[in-house]
Amino acid sequence: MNPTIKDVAKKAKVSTATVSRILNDLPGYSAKTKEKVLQAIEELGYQPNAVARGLIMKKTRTIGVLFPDVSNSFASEILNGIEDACNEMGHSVIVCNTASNGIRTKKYLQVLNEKRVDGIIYTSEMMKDEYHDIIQKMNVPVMLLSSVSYKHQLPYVRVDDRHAVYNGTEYLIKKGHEKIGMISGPKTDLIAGLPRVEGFQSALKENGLAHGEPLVEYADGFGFKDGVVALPKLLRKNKDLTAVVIASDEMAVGAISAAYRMGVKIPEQLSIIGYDNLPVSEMSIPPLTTIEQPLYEMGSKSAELLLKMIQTGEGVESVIMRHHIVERESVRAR
Amino acid sequence: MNPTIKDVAKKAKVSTATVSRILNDLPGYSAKTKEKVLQAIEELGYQPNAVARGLIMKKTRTIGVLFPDVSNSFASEILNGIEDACNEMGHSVIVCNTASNGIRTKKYLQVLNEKRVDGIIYTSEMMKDEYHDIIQKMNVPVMLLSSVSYKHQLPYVRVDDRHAVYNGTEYLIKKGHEKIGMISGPKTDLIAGLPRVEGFQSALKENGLAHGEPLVEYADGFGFKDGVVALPKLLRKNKDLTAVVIASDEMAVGAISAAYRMGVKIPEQLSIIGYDNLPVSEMSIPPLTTIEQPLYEMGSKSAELLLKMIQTGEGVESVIMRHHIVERESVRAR
DNA sequence: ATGAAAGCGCTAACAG
DNA sequence: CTGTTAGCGCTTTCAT
Repeated sequence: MNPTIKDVAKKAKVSTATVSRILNDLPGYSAKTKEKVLQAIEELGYQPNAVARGLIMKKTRTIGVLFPDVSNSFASEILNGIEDACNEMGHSVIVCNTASNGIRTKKYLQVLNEKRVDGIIYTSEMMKDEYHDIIQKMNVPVMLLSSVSYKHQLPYVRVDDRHAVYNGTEYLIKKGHEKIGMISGPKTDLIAGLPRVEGFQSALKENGLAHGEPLVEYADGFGFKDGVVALPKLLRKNKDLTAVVIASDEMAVGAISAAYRMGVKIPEQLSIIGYDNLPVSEMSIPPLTTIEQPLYEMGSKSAELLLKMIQTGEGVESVIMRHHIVERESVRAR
Repeated sequence: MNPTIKDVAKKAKVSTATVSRILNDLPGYSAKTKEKVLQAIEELGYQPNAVARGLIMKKTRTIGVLFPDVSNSFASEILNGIEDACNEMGHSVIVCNTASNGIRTKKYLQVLNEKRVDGIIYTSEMMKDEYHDIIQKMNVPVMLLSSVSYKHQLPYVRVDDRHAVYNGTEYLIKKGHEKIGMISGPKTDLIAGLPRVEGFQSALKENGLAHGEPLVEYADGFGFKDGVVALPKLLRKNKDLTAVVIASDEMAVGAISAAYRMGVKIPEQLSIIGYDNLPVSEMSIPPLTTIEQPLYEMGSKSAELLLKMIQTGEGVESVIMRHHIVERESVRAR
């Protein structure tokens, strides 16, 4: 059995109130009582019970983080950033894998409420009304990470996807490419889907290049397989492409694989630029030029802001993180 | 403010005890009181306070999981498995990134104790005496995952690394290779280092092949970079290798990259077999043949066992998970 | 500077 | 079947 504050009090021959004061360094005790108490704590190996503390303080120093899928590099880079920031501020993080499943998400939200977490970070997916309602009732701060909510104005941390892809496309154009295609995620994805396509199209348009619908191929997801499947389709519709913008690194690596099998040389015959800058982009052959999202920083930043809201009780401003292009070897000038 | 059990009791005109009984479906109330109470709960949107419950029950339905690094595929596959199993059993998981740092690890252990988690999963690293002492005092069950502890007999889940590499090497031999090298992790790693080298060497020995020390190159870690550095070194020491066993997929992918730059064709000139079966092994060119560790299952299994210990209060047997070889395209018969 | 006591929200005897 | 009551371990007035 863990010793309690009472045990410490008894051993030090003081009241529990005094022990509590010392523990939380509040004023109100002499140097020698402090000495005695510290001694008792030491001898008993006493560690305060955070559960009891949480009950009375109504703060658990714990936050919940929701991911649609914890087992991918994207999520784990973010989690790493969140974890580090929270750790630094003395908070713990409960991870929740929603599997993009509505009922599982709602169940998690309920659990997080029952456990009385101090705040929530909601990542990657659309904030639906029903989730928002639940969180509203929980009355704890929320941060959106790479996520949006149209009806409700929740603070978020993300990059400007539209702008990022605009820049990526522009980069290709500056390298002399004029026939550029794109592999996008699902059309229905309002975060990582549509905005990126818009960025792509407006870059083409503003540079006086072809930008018709056939230039973009919509995949079913953002994974490796999706890229493998999408590249041949895109190339079939557009025989003369010299470069492709791809909405995720995993898809880009898939596209490289597909190209390899088709005997299309990257970057000699086709240039590719990815999106995210995941570890895998460094590992591919050739190493992938990509549009970086600073995932670790996005994680730590959103945790920082969440903790700030928790501590001050006030709202915070959303932040758009800087993206930038990481030049490796999958793009060639022509 | 969240409503409490008292609010529910008042609204339903019963005592809190009755509400509690209904909440925990213990016997002792009529159908109509249940009706009334459920109604009140519904109307108030009442959700029990798990903190208060935890205080009295001395169970938080929360476990802690320690990783040396949460941001790699290895950890995230495992985490995924743990999370799913815990979720299924109504438990939450707090992730802890120890960064292989002793003082951070100890601090985490302290936090987990203060938060009164019900159990701990300790992954990937050696269980040091000092950690063991702390956990001992916490008096909660622990599972080791891909980790060992020699002095202390803690239950673990892992694959038999020695055996797995033995089989992987044997696989190469059966494919006709006779000059086989290995890239290992650090010599000092008692989990993923030494045992794998032993498996490698004994397979060679038992098949009457050369198995001298120069055949193994020890890298500084298990990452991509370590692989790109190690392959050239290994090849310099052993000019006539036709195959290499590599102690992690990330290193193997690094080795493939290095080979590509050196103009060594995989698998035409050199066969490579990796270890882990991470997602990246499917993405490499050529796709990597590798020794699979069932990471997701290892995660869910260890969570299952931990929860069993928590529920029964008794120990469990350790389990060795089945490894197997995933054949892709980085090995060729000769 | 210190202690007594109330109470956070809940469960579990114990009584009826 | 239902209510009363005593805590779980802690913080925090309010006295002294």
